[in-house]
Amino acid sequence: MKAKLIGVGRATLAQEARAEIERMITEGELTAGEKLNELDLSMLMGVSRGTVREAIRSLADSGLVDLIANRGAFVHETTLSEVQNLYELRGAIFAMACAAAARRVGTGEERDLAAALAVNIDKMEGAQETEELATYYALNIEFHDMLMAAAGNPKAKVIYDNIKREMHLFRRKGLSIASNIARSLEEHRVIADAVTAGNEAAARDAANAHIQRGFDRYMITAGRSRETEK
Amino acid sequence: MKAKLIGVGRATLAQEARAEIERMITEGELTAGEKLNELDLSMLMGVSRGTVREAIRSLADSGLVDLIANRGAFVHETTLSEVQNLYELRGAIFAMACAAAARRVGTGEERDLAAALAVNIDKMEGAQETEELATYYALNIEFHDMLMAAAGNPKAKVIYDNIKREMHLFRRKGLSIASNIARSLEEHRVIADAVTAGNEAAARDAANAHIQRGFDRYMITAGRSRETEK
DNA sequence: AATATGTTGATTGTTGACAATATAAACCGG
DNA sequence: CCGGTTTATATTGTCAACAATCAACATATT
Repeated sequence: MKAKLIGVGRATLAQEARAEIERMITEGELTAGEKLNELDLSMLMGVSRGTVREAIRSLADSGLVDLIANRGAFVHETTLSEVQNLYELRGAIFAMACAAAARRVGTGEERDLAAALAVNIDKMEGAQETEELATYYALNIEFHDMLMAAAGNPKAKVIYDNIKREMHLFRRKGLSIASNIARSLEEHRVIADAVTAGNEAAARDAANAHIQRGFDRYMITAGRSRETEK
Repeated sequence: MKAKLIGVGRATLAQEARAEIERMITEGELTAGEKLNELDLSMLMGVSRGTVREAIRSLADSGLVDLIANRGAFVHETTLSEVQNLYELRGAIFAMACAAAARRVGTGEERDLAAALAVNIDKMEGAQETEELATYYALNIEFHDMLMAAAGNPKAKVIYDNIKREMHLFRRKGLSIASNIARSLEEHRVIADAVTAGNEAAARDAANAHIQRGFDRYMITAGRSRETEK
Protein backbone atom coordinates (compact mmCIF):
# COMPACT_ATOMS: atom_id res chain seq x y z
CA MET A 1 0.00 0.00 0.00
CA LYS A 2 1.71 3.12 -1.25
CA ALA A 3 0.76 6.47 0.24
CA LYS A 4 0.40 9.15 -2.41
CA LEU A 5 3.01 11.82 -2.18
CA ILE A 6 1.45 15.20 -1.63
CA GLY A 7 2.63 18.54 -2.86
CA VAL A 8 5.47 19.88 -4.93
CA GLY A 9 7.34 16.63 -5.27
CA ARG A 10 4.61 14.73 -7.09
CA ALA A 11 5.60 13.85 -10.60
CA THR A 12 3.63 14.51 -13.75
CA LEU A 13 3.36 11.81 -16.39
CA ALA A 14 5.77 13.75 -18.57
CA GLN A 15 8.32 13.83 -15.76
CA GLU A 16 7.99 10.07 -15.30
CA ALA A 17 8.36 9.57 -19.03
CA ARG A 18 11.51 11.70 -18.95
CA ALA A 19 12.99 9.63 -16.16
CA GLU A 20 12.25 6.44 -18.11
CA ILE A 21 13.87 7.78 -21.26
CA GLU A 22 16.92 8.82 -19.24
CA ARG A 23 17.10 5.37 -17.74
CA MET A 24 16.82 3.73 -21.17
CA ILE A 25 19.64 5.90 -22.45
CA THR A 26 22.00 5.51 -19.53
CA GLU A 27 21.37 1.74 -19.35
CA GLY A 28 21.96 1.31 -23.06
CA GLU A 29 18.45 0.34 -24.16
CA LEU A 30 18.61 3.42 -26.34
CA THR A 31 22.01 3.60 -27.93
CA ALA A 32 24.07 6.55 -29.12
CA GLY A 33 22.72 7.92 -32.37
CA GLU A 34 19.44 6.03 -32.02
CA LYS A 35 16.25 7.84 -32.93
CA LEU A 36 13.55 8.35 -30.30
CA ASN A 37 10.30 7.45 -32.02
CA GLU A 38 7.50 9.30 -30.24
CA LEU A 39 4.73 6.89 -31.18
CA ASP A 40 6.71 3.77 -30.24
CA LEU A 41 7.68 5.26 -26.89
CA SER A 42 4.12 6.42 -26.19
CA MET A 43 2.77 2.91 -26.80
CA LEU A 44 5.58 1.37 -24.75
CA MET A 45 4.81 3.68 -21.83
CA GLY A 46 1.06 3.78 -22.10
CA VAL A 47 0.80 7.55 -22.41
CA SER A 48 -0.14 9.86 -25.24
CA ARG A 49 2.39 10.94 -27.82
CA GLY A 50 2.13 14.55 -26.62
CA THR A 51 3.33 13.50 -23.18
CA VAL A 52 6.34 11.78 -24.71
CA ARG A 53 7.05 14.95 -26.68
CA GLU A 54 7.06 16.96 -23.47
CA ALA A 55 9.43 14.49 -21.86
CA ILE A 56 11.78 14.63 -24.83
CA ARG A 57 11.65 18.44 -25.00
CA SER A 58 12.62 18.60 -21.34
CA LEU A 59 15.81 16.75 -22.27
CA ALA A 60 16.78 19.52 -24.72
CA ASP A 61 19.69 20.90 -22.68
CA SER A 62 20.62 17.68 -20.92
CA GLY A 63 23.36 16.65 -23.32
CA LEU A 64 21.70 13.24 -23.70
CA VAL A 65 19.66 13.97 -26.81
CA ASP A 66 19.88 16.11 -29.93
CA LEU A 67 16.63 17.65 -31.14
CA ILE A 68 16.53 18.20 -34.90
CA ALA A 69 13.62 20.17 -36.36
CA ASN A 70 11.20 18.00 -38.36
CA ARG A 71 13.42 14.93 -37.96
CA GLY A 72 13.02 14.19 -34.32
CA ALA A 73 15.19 13.44 -31.34
CA PHE A 74 18.32 11.31 -31.36
CA VAL A 75 20.43 9.97 -28.53
CA HIS A 76 23.53 12.11 -28.55
CA GLU A 77 26.66 10.56 -30.03
CA THR A 78 29.67 11.59 -28.03
CA THR A 79 32.83 11.64 -30.10
CA LEU A 80 36.28 10.90 -28.74
CA SER A 81 37.14 14.57 -29.15
CA GLU A 82 34.09 15.45 -27.07
CA VAL A 83 35.12 12.91 -24.47
CA GLN A 84 38.47 14.63 -24.20
CA ASN A 85 36.78 17.97 -23.69
CA LEU A 86 34.47 16.46 -21.12
CA TYR A 87 37.40 14.94 -19.23
CA GLU A 88 39.12 18.30 -19.15
CA LEU A 89 36.00 19.99 -17.84
CA ARG A 90 35.37 17.22 -15.36
CA GLY A 91 38.91 17.56 -14.08
CA ALA A 92 38.55 21.31 -13.59
CA ILE A 93 35.27 20.94 -11.73
CA PHE A 94 36.42 18.01 -9.60
CA ALA A 95 39.60 19.94 -8.77
CA MET A 96 37.56 22.96 -7.75
CA ALA A 97 35.28 20.78 -5.64
CA CYS A 98 38.14 19.05 -3.82
CA ALA A 99 39.75 22.41 -3.11
CA ALA A 100 36.43 23.65 -1.74
CA ALA A 101 36.01 20.48 0.30
CA ALA A 102 39.52 20.93 1.71
CA ARG A 103 38.70 24.51 2.62
CA ARG A 104 35.48 23.50 4.35
CA VAL A 105 37.33 20.78 6.25
CA GLY A 106 39.90 23.40 7.26
CA THR A 107 37.26 25.83 8.54
CA GLY A 108 35.30 23.09 10.32
CA GLU A 109 32.23 23.45 8.11
CA GLU A 110 32.64 19.88 6.99
CA ARG A 111 33.17 17.47 9.87
CA ASP A 112 32.37 13.92 8.86
CA LEU A 113 34.24 13.80 5.58
CA ALA A 114 37.61 12.60 6.81
CA ALA A 115 36.12 9.58 8.55
CA ALA A 116 33.86 8.77 5.61
CA LEU A 117 36.75 8.98 3.15
CA ALA A 118 38.85 6.71 5.33
CA VAL A 119 36.07 4.10 5.51
CA ASN A 120 35.61 4.27 1.75
CA ILE A 121 39.33 3.84 1.08
CA ASP A 122 39.50 0.88 3.45
CA LYS A 123 36.69 -0.76 1.53
CA MET A 124 38.34 -0.01 -1.79
CA GLU A 125 41.52 -1.66 -0.52
CA GLY A 126 39.45 -4.71 0.41
CA ALA A 127 37.87 -4.78 -3.03
CA GLN A 128 41.32 -4.50 -4.61
CA GLU A 129 42.64 -7.46 -2.62
CA THR A 130 39.69 -9.70 -3.42
CA GLU A 131 39.61 -8.42 -7.03
CA GLU A 132 35.97 -7.45 -6.90
CA LEU A 133 35.86 -5.03 -9.77
CA ALA A 134 32.19 -4.10 -9.54
CA THR A 135 32.51 -3.37 -5.83
CA TYR A 136 35.58 -1.24 -6.43
CA TYR A 137 33.78 0.65 -9.12
CA ALA A 138 30.80 1.38 -6.89
CA LEU A 139 33.11 2.57 -4.12
CA ASN A 140 34.98 4.70 -6.65
CA ILE A 141 31.71 6.42 -7.54
CA GLU A 142 30.94 6.86 -3.86
CA PHE A 143 34.37 8.43 -3.28
CA HIS A 144 33.84 10.99 -6.01
CA ASP A 145 30.25 11.72 -4.96
CA MET A 146 31.26 12.32 -1.34
CA LEU A 147 33.84 14.88 -2.41
CA MET A 148 31.49 16.61 -4.82
CA ALA A 149 28.86 16.82 -2.10
CA ALA A 150 31.39 18.08 0.45
CA ALA A 151 32.24 21.02 -1.78
CA GLY A 152 28.93 22.62 -0.82
CA ASN A 153 28.27 23.68 -4.40
CA PRO A 154 25.11 21.93 -5.62
CA LYS A 155 25.36 23.46 -9.07
CA ALA A 156 28.84 22.05 -9.53
CA LYS A 157 27.55 18.59 -8.60
CA VAL A 158 24.72 18.80 -11.13
CA ILE A 159 27.11 19.80 -13.91
CA TYR A 160 29.66 17.17 -12.86
CA ASP A 161 27.03 14.42 -12.85
CA ASN A 162 25.70 15.54 -16.22
CA ILE A 163 29.20 15.45 -17.67
CA LYS A 164 29.74 11.94 -16.35
CA ARG A 165 26.44 10.81 -17.78
CA GLU A 166 27.20 12.33 -21.15
CA MET A 167 30.54 10.56 -21.23
CA HIS A 168 28.72 7.27 -20.79
CA LEU A 169 27.19 7.78 -24.21
CA PHE A 170 30.63 7.02 -25.57
CA ARG A 171 31.33 4.14 -23.26
CA ARG A 172 28.19 2.43 -24.35
CA LYS A 173 29.87 1.49 -27.60
CA GLY A 174 31.37 -1.45 -25.84
CA LEU A 175 34.45 0.01 -24.23
CA SER A 176 35.04 -1.36 -20.81
CA ILE A 177 36.05 0.88 -17.98
CA ALA A 178 39.73 1.46 -17.89
CA SER A 179 41.08 -0.02 -14.73
CA ASN A 180 44.40 0.19 -13.10
CA ILE A 181 43.11 -0.16 -9.63
CA ALA A 182 46.38 0.10 -7.75
CA ARG A 183 47.25 3.39 -9.42
CA SER A 184 43.71 4.73 -9.07
CA LEU A 185 43.57 3.80 -5.39
CA GLU A 186 46.89 5.47 -4.68
CA GLU A 187 45.60 8.64 -6.30
CA HIS A 188 42.47 8.46 -4.17
CA ARG A 189 44.64 8.32 -1.06
CA VAL A 190 46.58 11.40 -2.13
CA ILE A 191 43.35 13.32 -2.70
CA ALA A 192 41.84 12.21 0.60
CA ASP A 193 44.99 13.14 2.48
CA ALA A 194 45.09 16.62 1.00
CA VAL A 195 41.39 17.22 1.59
CA THR A 196 41.39 15.98 5.18
CA ALA A 197 44.49 18.09 5.84
CA GLY A 198 42.57 21.13 4.61
CA ASN A 199 45.21 21.74 1.95
CA GLU A 200 43.35 23.43 -0.94
CA ALA A 201 46.17 23.64 -3.44
CA ALA A 202 47.28 20.05 -2.95
CA ALA A 203 43.68 18.82 -3.12
CA ARG A 204 43.08 20.78 -6.30
CA ASP A 205 46.23 19.46 -8.00
CA ALA A 206 45.74 15.86 -6.90
CA ALA A 207 42.11 15.85 -8.01
CA ASN A 208 42.86 17.24 -11.43
CA ALA A 209 45.80 14.89 -11.90
CA HIS A 210 43.58 11.95 -10.93
CA ILE A 211 40.97 12.77 -13.58
CA GLN A 212 43.55 13.49 -16.27
CA ARG A 213 45.35 10.24 -15.55
CA GLY A 214 42.00 8.51 -15.65
CA PHE A 215 41.64 9.97 -19.11
CA ASP A 216 45.11 8.74 -20.07
CA ARG A 217 44.19 5.27 -18.85
CA TYR A 218 40.97 5.58 -20.79
CA MET A 219 42.78 6.57 -23.96
CA ILE A 220 44.99 3.52 -23.71
CA THR A 221 41.89 1.37 -23.66
CA ALA A 222 40.31 3.34 -26.50
CA GLY A 223 43.45 2.87 -28.54
CA ARG A 224 43.34 -0.90 -28.03
CA SER A 225 39.68 -1.04 -28.94
CA ARG A 226 40.37 0.69 -32.24
CA GLU A 227 42.91 -1.98 -33.16
CA THR A 228 40.34 -4.63 -32.40
CA GLU A 229 37.89 -3.03 -34.80
CA LYS A 230 40.34 -2.77 -37.66
CA MET B 1 9.05 40.22 -44.69
CA LYS B 2 10.83 37.40 -42.93
CA ALA B 3 12.64 34.84 -45.09
CA LYS B 4 12.00 31.23 -44.15
CA LEU B 5 15.14 29.39 -43.22
CA ILE B 6 15.66 26.11 -45.06
CA GLY B 7 17.22 22.90 -43.81
CA VAL B 8 18.21 21.36 -40.54
CA GLY B 9 18.74 24.75 -39.01
CA ARG B 10 15.19 25.88 -39.66
CA ALA B 11 13.46 26.65 -36.44
CA THR B 12 10.16 25.24 -35.27
CA LEU B 13 7.62 27.54 -33.67
CA ALA B 14 8.46 26.06 -30.30
CA GLN B 15 12.14 26.85 -30.80
CA GLU B 16 11.29 30.44 -31.70
CA ALA B 17 9.04 30.68 -28.67
CA ARG B 18 11.88 29.38 -26.51
CA ALA B 19 14.27 31.98 -27.90
CA GLU B 20 11.74 34.72 -27.18
CA ILE B 21 11.20 33.54 -23.61
CA GLU B 22 14.96 33.44 -23.10
CA ARG B 23 15.25 36.97 -24.44
CA MET B 24 12.46 38.17 -22.17
CA ILE B 25 14.21 36.63 -19.17
CA THR B 26 17.72 37.84 -19.95
CA GLU B 27 16.47 41.33 -20.81
CA GLY B 28 14.42 41.58 -17.66
CA GLU B 29 10.92 41.59 -19.17
CA LEU B 30 10.37 38.46 -17.12
CA THR B 31 11.87 38.96 -13.71
CA ALA B 32 13.30 36.50 -11.20
CA GLY B 33 10.53 34.58 -9.47
CA GLU B 34 7.93 35.64 -12.01
CA LYS B 35 5.45 33.05 -13.21
CA LEU B 36 5.31 32.14 -16.88
CA ASN B 37 1.60 32.07 -17.75
CA GLU B 38 1.15 29.77 -20.73
CA LEU B 39 -2.06 31.34 -22.01
CA ASP B 40 -0.76 34.91 -21.74
CA LEU B 41 2.46 34.00 -23.54
CA SER B 42 0.61 32.08 -26.25
CA MET B 43 -1.61 35.10 -26.97
CA LEU B 44 1.39 37.42 -26.86
CA MET B 45 3.27 35.26 -29.37
CA GLY B 46 0.36 34.25 -31.57
CA VAL B 47 0.89 30.50 -31.14
CA SER B 48 -1.05 27.81 -29.37
CA ARG B 49 -0.63 27.13 -25.68
CA GLY B 50 0.83 23.69 -26.43
CA THR B 51 3.64 25.30 -28.38
CA VAL B 52 4.44 27.55 -25.44
CA ARG B 53 4.46 24.48 -23.19
CA GLU B 54 7.00 22.83 -25.48
CA ALA B 55 9.18 25.92 -25.38
CA ILE B 56 9.00 26.10 -21.60
CA ARG B 57 9.71 22.38 -21.22
CA SER B 58 12.79 22.77 -23.36
CA LEU B 59 14.10 25.23 -20.76
CA ALA B 60 13.89 22.58 -18.04
CA ASP B 61 17.66 22.12 -17.61
CA SER B 62 18.69 25.60 -18.63
CA GLY B 63 18.91 27.06 -15.16
CA LEU B 64 16.64 29.92 -16.24
CA VAL B 65 13.32 28.46 -15.11
CA ASP B 66 11.99 26.18 -12.41
CA LEU B 67 9.19 23.80 -13.43
CA ILE B 68 6.85 22.91 -10.59
CA ALA B 69 4.27 20.18 -11.17
CA ASN B 70 0.71 21.50 -11.39
CA ARG B 71 1.82 25.03 -10.54
CA GLY B 72 3.69 26.02 -13.62
CA ALA B 73 7.02 27.52 -14.58
CA PHE B 74 8.79 30.33 -12.75
CA VAL B 75 11.81 32.37 -13.68
CA HIS B 76 14.58 31.04 -11.48
CA GLU B 77 15.55 33.17 -8.49
CA THR B 78 19.28 33.06 -8.01
CA THR B 79 20.26 33.57 -4.39
CA LEU B 80 23.46 35.24 -3.29
CA SER B 81 24.72 31.86 -2.10
CA GLU B 82 24.03 30.46 -5.55
CA VAL B 83 25.86 33.39 -7.11
CA GLN B 84 28.86 32.55 -5.01
CA ASN B 85 28.75 28.95 -6.19
CA LEU B 86 28.38 30.10 -9.78
CA TYR B 87 31.35 32.44 -9.46
CA GLU B 88 33.46 29.61 -8.12
CA LEU B 89 32.43 27.36 -10.99
CA ARG B 90 32.91 30.09 -13.50
CA GLY B 91 36.39 30.75 -12.19
CA ALA B 92 37.34 27.08 -12.46
CA ILE B 93 36.07 26.82 -16.01
CA PHE B 94 37.58 30.12 -17.16
CA ALA B 95 40.89 29.09 -15.59
CA MET B 96 40.78 25.78 -17.39
CA ALA B 97 39.95 27.52 -20.65
CA CYS B 98 42.80 30.05 -20.34
CA ALA B 99 45.24 27.25 -19.57
CA ALA B 100 44.00 25.37 -22.62
CA ALA B 101 44.25 28.53 -24.74
CA ALA B 102 47.83 29.06 -23.52
CA ARG B 103 48.66 25.47 -24.40
CA ARG B 104 47.18 25.84 -27.86
CA VAL B 105 49.13 29.08 -28.38
CA GLY B 106 52.26 27.26 -27.27
CA THR B 107 51.73 24.39 -29.73
CA GLY B 108 50.81 26.74 -32.58
CA GLU B 109 47.24 25.45 -32.84
CA GLU B 110 45.95 28.90 -32.05
CA ARG B 111 47.64 31.60 -34.10
CA ASP B 112 45.54 34.74 -34.16
CA LEU B 113 44.76 35.02 -30.48
CA ALA B 114 47.73 37.11 -29.35
CA ALA B 115 47.04 39.82 -31.91
CA ALA B 116 43.30 39.80 -31.19
CA LEU B 117 43.88 40.06 -27.44
CA ALA B 118 46.27 42.97 -27.97
CA VAL B 119 43.72 44.83 -30.10
CA ASN B 120 41.02 44.23 -27.54
CA ILE B 121 43.18 45.47 -24.67
CA ASP B 122 44.14 48.58 -26.63
CA LYS B 123 40.47 49.31 -27.14
CA MET B 124 39.71 48.70 -23.47
CA GLU B 125 42.45 51.17 -22.56
CA GLY B 126 40.81 53.69 -24.88
CA ALA B 127 37.43 53.11 -23.27
CA GLN B 128 38.99 53.50 -19.84
CA GLU B 129 40.50 56.85 -20.75
CA THR B 130 37.30 58.25 -22.25
CA GLU B 131 35.24 56.69 -19.45
CA GLU B 132 32.88 54.86 -21.80
CA LEU B 133 31.54 52.22 -19.46
CA ALA B 134 29.25 50.48 -21.92
CA THR B 135 32.05 50.18 -24.45
CA TYR B 136 34.40 48.83 -21.84
CA TYR B 137 31.82 46.29 -20.77
CA ALA B 138 31.27 45.08 -24.33
CA LEU B 139 35.02 44.73 -24.83
CA ASN B 140 35.24 42.90 -21.51
CA ILE B 141 32.71 40.37 -22.79
CA GLU B 142 34.62 40.09 -26.05
CA PHE B 143 37.86 39.45 -24.14
CA HIS B 144 36.33 36.59 -22.17
CA ASP B 145 34.59 35.13 -25.20
CA MET B 146 37.78 35.12 -27.25
CA LEU B 147 39.58 33.17 -24.56
CA MET B 148 36.72 30.71 -24.08
CA ALA B 149 36.62 30.12 -27.83
CA ALA B 150 40.40 29.75 -28.02
CA ALA B 151 40.28 26.89 -25.51
CA GLY B 152 38.84 24.66 -28.24
CA ASN B 153 36.32 23.15 -25.83
CA PRO B 154 32.81 23.97 -27.10
CA LYS B 155 31.14 22.23 -24.18
CA ALA B 156 33.05 24.39 -21.71
CA LYS B 157 31.89 27.50 -23.54
CA VAL B 158 28.25 26.40 -23.42
CA ILE B 159 28.43 25.75 -19.70
CA TYR B 160 30.35 29.00 -19.09
CA ASP B 161 27.78 31.04 -21.03
CA ASN B 162 24.91 29.33 -19.20
CA ILE B 163 26.52 30.12 -15.87
CA LYS B 164 26.92 33.76 -16.81
CA ARG B 165 23.33 33.94 -17.93
CA GLU B 166 22.09 32.35 -14.75
CA MET B 167 24.06 34.84 -12.70
CA HIS B 168 22.21 37.62 -14.47
CA LEU B 169 19.01 36.46 -12.81
CA PHE B 170 20.44 37.91 -9.64
CA ARG B 171 21.76 41.07 -11.24
CA ARG B 172 18.34 41.84 -12.56
CA LYS B 173 17.28 42.86 -9.10
CA GLY B 174 18.79 46.21 -9.79
CA LEU B 175 22.41 45.70 -8.88
CA SER B 176 24.69 47.46 -11.24
CA ILE B 177 27.81 45.83 -12.53
CA ALA B 178 30.70 46.16 -10.17
CA SER B 179 33.35 48.17 -11.84
CA ASN B 180 36.86 48.93 -10.95
CA ILE B 181 38.07 49.29 -14.47
CA ALA B 182 41.71 50.00 -13.76
CA ARG B 183 42.07 46.85 -11.64
CA SER B 184 40.05 44.77 -14.04
CA LEU B 185 42.09 45.95 -17.02
CA GLU B 186 45.35 45.19 -15.29
CA GLU B 187 44.13 41.66 -14.59
CA HIS B 188 43.18 41.29 -18.24
CA ARG B 189 46.73 42.21 -19.22
CA VAL B 190 48.20 39.61 -16.89
CA ILE B 191 45.93 36.94 -18.36
CA ALA B 192 46.71 37.95 -21.95
CA ASP B 193 50.43 37.97 -21.26
CA ALA B 194 50.37 34.49 -19.77
CA VAL B 195 48.21 33.08 -22.55
CA THR B 196 50.21 34.58 -25.37
CA ALA B 197 53.40 33.35 -23.71
CA GLY B 198 51.93 29.85 -23.74
CA ASN B 199 52.29 29.66 -19.96
CA GLU B 200 49.49 27.31 -18.81
CA ALA B 201 49.98 27.56 -15.06
CA ALA B 202 50.25 31.35 -15.06
CA ALA B 203 47.22 31.66 -17.34
CA ARG B 204 45.21 29.33 -15.12
CA ASP B 205 46.09 31.21 -11.92
CA ALA B 206 45.59 34.68 -13.42
CA ALA B 207 42.22 33.72 -14.90
CA ASN B 208 40.89 32.24 -11.69
CA ALA B 209 42.18 35.17 -9.64
CA HIS B 210 40.48 37.57 -12.06
CA ILE B 211 37.07 35.91 -11.65
CA GLN B 212 37.39 35.60 -7.88
CA ARG B 213 38.39 39.25 -7.55
CA GLY B 214 35.47 40.11 -9.78
CA PHE B 215 33.34 38.29 -7.24
CA ASP B 216 34.95 40.23 -4.40
CA ARG B 217 34.21 43.47 -6.21
CA TYR B 218 30.71 42.21 -6.76
CA MET B 219 30.23 41.40 -3.10
CA ILE B 220 31.26 44.90 -2.18
CA THR B 221 28.49 46.21 -4.40
CA ALA B 222 26.02 43.66 -3.04
CA GLY B 223 26.88 44.72 0.47
CA ARG B 224 26.13 48.33 -0.37
CA SER B 225 22.86 47.39 -2.00
CA ARG B 226 21.73 45.57 1.12
CA GLU B 227 22.26 48.69 3.18
CA THR B 228 20.16 50.60 0.72
CA GLU B 229 17.29 48.15 1.14
CA LYS B 230 17.28 48.24 4.92
C1' DA C 1 -13.03 38.33 14.49
C1' DA C 2 -10.73 34.25 13.33
C1' DT C 3 -10.84 29.83 11.33
C1' DA C 4 -12.63 26.08 8.58
C1' DT C 5 -15.13 24.46 4.64
C1' DG C 6 -17.13 24.69 0.12
C1' DT C 7 -17.48 26.67 -4.50
C1' DT C 8 -15.87 28.78 -8.54
C1' DG C 9 -12.75 30.25 -11.93
C1' DA C 10 -8.06 30.02 -13.64
C1' DT C 11 -4.41 27.37 -14.95
C1' DT C 12 -1.82 23.27 -15.81
C1' DG C 13 -1.55 18.51 -17.74
C1' DT C 14 -3.05 15.17 -21.13
C1' DT C 15 -5.15 13.59 -25.19
C1' DG C 16 -6.44 13.11 -29.97
C1' DA C 17 -7.08 15.27 -34.51
C1' DC C 18 -5.24 17.77 -38.30
C1' DA C 19 -1.40 19.94 -40.97
C1' DA C 20 3.29 19.90 -42.52
C1' DT C 21 7.52 17.57 -43.48
C1' DA C 22 10.53 13.69 -44.19
C1' DT C 23 11.26 9.08 -45.65
C1' DA C 24 10.28 4.99 -48.20
C1' DA C 25 8.33 2.74 -52.01
C1' DA C 26 6.68 2.53 -56.60
C1' DC C 27 6.96 3.87 -61.26
C1' DC C 28 9.02 5.24 -65.61
C1' DG C 29 12.50 6.16 -69.03
C1' DG C 30 17.12 5.56 -70.81
C1' DC D 1 19.86 -2.22 -64.12
C1' DC D 2 20.24 2.52 -62.64
C1' DG D 3 18.76 7.10 -61.79
C1' DG D 4 15.21 10.43 -61.51
C1' DT D 5 10.47 11.49 -60.53
C1' DT D 6 6.12 10.69 -58.45
C1' DT D 7 3.23 8.71 -55.03
C1' DA D 8 2.29 6.68 -50.59
C1' DT D 9 3.35 6.19 -45.89
C1' DA D 10 5.39 7.48 -41.57
C1' DT D 11 6.57 10.86 -38.46
C1' DT D 12 6.89 15.35 -36.51
C1' DG D 13 4.73 19.83 -35.27
C1' DT D 14 0.74 22.39 -33.94
C1' DC D 15 -3.73 23.06 -32.37
C1' DA D 16 -7.97 22.75 -29.61
C1' DA D 17 -10.76 20.19 -26.38
C1' DC D 18 -11.23 17.83 -22.13
C1' DA D 19 -9.57 16.41 -17.42
C1' DA D 20 -7.16 17.42 -13.22
C1' DT D 21 -5.30 20.54 -9.92
C1' DC D 22 -4.63 24.84 -7.68
C1' DA D 23 -5.67 29.48 -6.04
C1' DA D 24 -8.94 32.82 -4.86
C1' DC D 25 -13.17 33.91 -3.04
C1' DA D 26 -17.53 33.18 -0.53
C1' DT D 27 -19.95 31.18 3.18
C1' DA D 28 -20.51 28.79 7.55
C1' DT D 29 -18.89 27.78 12.15
C1' DT D 30 -16.65 28.70 16.45
